[in-house]
Amino acid sequence: MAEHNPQATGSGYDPQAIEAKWQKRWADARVFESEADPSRPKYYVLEMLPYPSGTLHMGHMRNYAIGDVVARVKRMRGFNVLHPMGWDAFGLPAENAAIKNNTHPRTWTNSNIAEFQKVLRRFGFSYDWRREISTCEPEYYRWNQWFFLRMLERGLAYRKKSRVNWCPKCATVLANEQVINGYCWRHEDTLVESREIEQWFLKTTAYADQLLDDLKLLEGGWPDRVITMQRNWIGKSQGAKVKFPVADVPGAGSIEVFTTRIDTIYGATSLIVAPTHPLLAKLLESSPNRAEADAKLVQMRQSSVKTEDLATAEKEGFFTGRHASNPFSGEKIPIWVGNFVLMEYGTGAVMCVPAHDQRDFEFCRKYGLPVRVVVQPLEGEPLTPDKMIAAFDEHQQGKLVNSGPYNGLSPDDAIAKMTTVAEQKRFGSGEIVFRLKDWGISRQRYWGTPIPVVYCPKDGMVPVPDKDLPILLPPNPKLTGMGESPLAATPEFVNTTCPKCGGPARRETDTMDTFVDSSWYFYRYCDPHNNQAPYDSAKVGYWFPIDQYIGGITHAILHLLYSRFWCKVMRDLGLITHGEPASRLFTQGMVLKGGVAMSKSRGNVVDALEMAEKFGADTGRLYTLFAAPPEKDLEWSEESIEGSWRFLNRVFRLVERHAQSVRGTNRGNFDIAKASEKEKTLLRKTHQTLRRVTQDFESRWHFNSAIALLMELTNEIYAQEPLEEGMRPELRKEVLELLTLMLAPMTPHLAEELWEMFGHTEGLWKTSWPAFDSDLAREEEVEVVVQVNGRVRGKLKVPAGLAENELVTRAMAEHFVTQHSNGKRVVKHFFVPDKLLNLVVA
RNA sequence: GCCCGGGUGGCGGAAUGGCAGACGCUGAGGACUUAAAAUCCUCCGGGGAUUUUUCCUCAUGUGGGUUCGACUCCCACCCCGGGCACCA
Repeated sequence: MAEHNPQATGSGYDPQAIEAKWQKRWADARVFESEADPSRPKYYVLEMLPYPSGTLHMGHMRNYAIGDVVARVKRMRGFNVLHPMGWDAFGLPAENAAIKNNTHPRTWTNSNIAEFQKVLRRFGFSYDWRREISTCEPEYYRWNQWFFLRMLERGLAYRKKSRVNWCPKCATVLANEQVINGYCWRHEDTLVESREIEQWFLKTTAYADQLLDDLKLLEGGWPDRVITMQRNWIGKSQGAKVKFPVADVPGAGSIEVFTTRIDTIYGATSLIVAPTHPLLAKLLESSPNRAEADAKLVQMRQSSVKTEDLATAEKEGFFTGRHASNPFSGEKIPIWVGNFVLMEYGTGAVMCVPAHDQRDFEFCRKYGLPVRVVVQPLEGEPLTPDKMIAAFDEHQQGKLVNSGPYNGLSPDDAIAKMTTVAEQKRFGSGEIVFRLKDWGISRQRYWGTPIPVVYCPKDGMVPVPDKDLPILLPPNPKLTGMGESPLAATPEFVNTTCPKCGGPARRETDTMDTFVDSSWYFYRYCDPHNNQAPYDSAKVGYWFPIDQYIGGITHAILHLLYSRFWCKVMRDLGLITHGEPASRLFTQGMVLKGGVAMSKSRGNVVDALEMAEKFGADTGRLYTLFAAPPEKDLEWSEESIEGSWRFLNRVFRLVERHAQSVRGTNRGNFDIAKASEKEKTLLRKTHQTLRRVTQDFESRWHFNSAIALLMELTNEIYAQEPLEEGMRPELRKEVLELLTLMLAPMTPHLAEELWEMFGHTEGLWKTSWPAFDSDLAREEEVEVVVQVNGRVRGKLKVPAGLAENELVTRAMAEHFVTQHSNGKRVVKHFFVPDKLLNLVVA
């Protein structure tokens, strides 16, 4: 089809007119506005708020179409539904666009918001627009500042000099979660550098245990893979920290290692520290290997910047010339530097047990260090130093050898006993180590929330008092995109007075990571215009937790971890009582074109507004729901969308043809006993469809198969045309109205229009989801599949509910059975009522 | 390397241990039309037999297994996608 022309379908279906008409009516009747009402059951359904950039494409649209189906179904089922929308409006693209076009980030952002809003309204999504929020507005970000101050009071926000991830293109710091394989999450081609800067952190690690433990509460409600990803990210390891005194440098103290296998400590044949270990300078001072060591260190530190191939990199190391003593055995073992030991994890030093760890083994083999077996399996061949072991998972079945007083113990017993001994003798302790690190939130950019502290020469760092919030962004910043925060170059912002002493002071010039904005935005929807508090706890108490959260898998860690953290902090502040923000999470698939996700930079976006103009919003919605199950990726096809368009036209023509003749009758007012064959056929099909569509909407979210069922029903109605012959108007109405109601959550505008055509003066939005009638859905005659030895050999039309033995008798008389049983006897049979009979012959 | 997903016609996909390929797209043929569009009808996994009609057979990544019966459950392997990754 070269050029699409809606008028050419020969039907009166005009989506542009219909959709505008109903959008206005919904708005006038305030259909989607809802208020907290404890007398009614609530349902909070939410799609992740978009970053308003570029065009709103069909990828966005699919996300919102899914949420809108859920919102509309729940409304039809009597829930008080909260379904809001807003804008994740701070962020770098706005600032970069402003620099490029010499405008203000606000200008760019607000015009994008206006565009996005126009498109979302064009699609008729059932949002309560009164609750719209934009995170770049002071009414919103003042509460980011407020929360920050509360965290500061509790020691959950702190400042420290630290080595950070720095993206040269963003010209700012990135959180660990924003570094993907050593590259910036926004610039896939840009390696992240390492810099040392004073930074603000939020203490996510204070909640590491809760963030991990509470994942259990989400099981069943959140996708397993998201839970797994978070669990891995938090990365809890139970083990012990053990101090190895440095033997040959007086005053050097000891080196602490972290291990999960303290039971193998007698097998440690060396101690390996990270190239950036703080004690290294002291060890190498006056070391015989000094010059050689320094050269290697420089080399090692340089190459360790490239984290992307760390995992596959060759193990490198060198001997420091120093030794440490094993606190259990007193044995002197050499101290090495190894490139595979990470300063960021554990203590930055490991004991090297080559017999029971793959990495240690590789390292020792390369450098000729000895291998000593200290755990032997209970059964089978004993291990020898020549044989690679690393039998980590089997340590439960082993017993200790070469381990002094601990010989013969099981590894588990040894871990318990040795940890106790280490604690008693004060050279070690049982420890839990997390991979999760604190959340670095400082960003050296303009378009974000100013961090509300000032620095006073006299009083040091002073928090801004609540009454002075919000700290507003200066209206006319100098944006360069380079170096220091633009706020630092804005004197009217920087120069202030100390809240404590009144003397001159400087403001903090960093802004907050935009993930702060999205960490609690869904609470603000409950009470979006509150200027006394972030929100009213009673309102949040009614709506929360979110019943259904919907968004992309890309946020499995970043946003979804931060917002879980924020929720727990707010609970500890006494603002809320729940511990998890969303009880159910759905991660929808992406919309692809040419096999890759739509994005402006790739130039493969399908503009949602263009689709609406071409086919109408309802066709666009229907297609994204029909083309694939919602959790799977969907390859966009311009050809396939025509099928959805054709289907809606078929439905429209059908109702157009019959609406007039069924007006004035009441659906449901009929006597099925007196029904004709045609009536029974269609009523049965309709109620069977209703039963399955209801299931698909309620539990399985198989919108694609629900639509297929509605297509089948429509095809069946067409097959029974002309309906007027042998079908009473009230039954025609029943069939057509149920079809309309089932379509309503997905193609709401068309459904309203059809509803009106039936003669209803009240909007469909006031109608409940229909209940299916199991009596009507029941078949009178069924087709039973007959198998012989598990192979289909024929079918029998029999009355529904026919008794098992009767069916067997009938089947055995059939030619197709005798032919395939070859005179053998039926020794057994299996029967599924009204469905299947399997005769086993032998 | 480890952990999740997934693999079904030309394509998107359906089938919650019971007829594999629903529904849609594409394609082919036909009806209507001066013509086109739209609409409507028929056909559309492979092989074979019968060439009206129907029947047989193979087929859901590969190989095994459980079962009366497996796309579905179990084991092993291959491939694709995603996540994590010298995490001590």
